[in-house]
Amino acid sequence: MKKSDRTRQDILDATASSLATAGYTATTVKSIAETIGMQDASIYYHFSSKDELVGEVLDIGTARAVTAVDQALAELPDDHDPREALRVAIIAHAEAVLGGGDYPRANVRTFGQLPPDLTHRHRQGHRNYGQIWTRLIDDGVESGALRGDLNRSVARLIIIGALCWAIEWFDAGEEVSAADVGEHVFQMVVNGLSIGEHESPAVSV
Amino acid sequence: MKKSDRTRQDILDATASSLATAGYTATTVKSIAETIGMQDASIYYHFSSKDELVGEVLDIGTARAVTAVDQALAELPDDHDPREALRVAIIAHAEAVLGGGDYPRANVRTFGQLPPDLTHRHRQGHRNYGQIWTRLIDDGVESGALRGDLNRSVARLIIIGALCWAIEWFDAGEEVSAADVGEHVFQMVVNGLSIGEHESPAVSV
DNA sequence: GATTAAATCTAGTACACACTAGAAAAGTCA
DNA sequence: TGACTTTTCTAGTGTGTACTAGATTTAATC
Repeated sequence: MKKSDRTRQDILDATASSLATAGYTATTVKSIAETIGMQDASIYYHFSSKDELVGEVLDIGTARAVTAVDQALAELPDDHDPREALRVAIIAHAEAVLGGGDYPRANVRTFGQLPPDLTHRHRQGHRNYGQIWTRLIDDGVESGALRGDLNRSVARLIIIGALCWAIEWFDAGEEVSAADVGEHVFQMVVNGLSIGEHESPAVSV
Repeated sequence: MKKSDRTRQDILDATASSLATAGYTATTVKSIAETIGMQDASIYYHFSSKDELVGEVLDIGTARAVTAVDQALAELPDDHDPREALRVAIIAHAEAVLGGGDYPRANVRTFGQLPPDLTHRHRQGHRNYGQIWTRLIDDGVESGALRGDLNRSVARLIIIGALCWAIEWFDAGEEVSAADVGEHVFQMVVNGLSIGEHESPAVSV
């Protein structure tokens, strides 16, 4: 029973890595098997189909991203500024998707490439994740810290979109870190690029 | 010779439409042929390979997006505010990619799904497109209208990313228009969500 | 209307893919 | 060691894909 669990984990890891870098189509059962030194048919002893395997990887990715953001928010003091909550969440998301492991990256990377069944399966997970952000924005607007003249749903999708798209250009080897990207997104969407009364421009890359 | 040109155009249109909605993998030569009532083999009289066909569609998409933004900028008065230039460019991009035809949408939709050859082929086109935005941001910073404490390259990629990701959630049938999305992106990344001295919140969706 | 050229079709090839069946090997424990 | 279970392998199937070769039809030209 131990052997099986370890192999299963190896398969999941190899799949997550391949999905994160090569995408859904280029991630073949054969290539996964080769990565861990097995025959492709052996995969089917542990998973009944490619899509069941991929689905499990994506579930893990969603769960890790949610956990990362939740945990970052939980560490805030009780009387925190709503803007600070948004900042912490944005940076946590950036670190999870850009700097974190393969699982959250696989999730974002394969978005829009999945077959209908898998797309539908994960729509609920994404909705739950979206609600975290909806709440953050609502809190900000209702406390008077954020503007209320913009469509909150659109604002939320723009923030998440800016972060998700970053995996297309982010290069972990460069001098800009995942947290830097998050800080930039926060500075832009909350404080704005326009010259104004910005207290402390925290980033200097 | 006329017949060939028309058929060729039909093939390109059908390919752009399929790429924009179904992505690269689901866009098969057979499905393209069926859309225009031909046999799949007949496609090869007009194009030597699937990827040459797809490449041409993506070239057209890039060209149209560039033209849309260039044209919008050209219509600005000579003494325009750099922020206004950014606003006009963002909205033009949003309308081209979200509300425009299938070609620019195909370009964004298939980003990250393409085989290496095609990815490399279009990297140059994207670089050229990026330079438009680099110049807009540089103008803003150097004229003192925009903050200079952020990494300009990262800022540019965040703006483009927010816009590109919008095709994943934007629904033309809803009440939020493509221009509305552009206006939201502008309001957020330039003026910021934070409560401040915002002259005229232009959007009310 | 005959001749040539352009355009499309029919019928196939080769290959990669997900997946299956049953044999073989590896591991477990008396 | 021997009986049993778990895990992996060998050897395939069927399907969908891009693409090719050559016949056939459609259109243009004299």
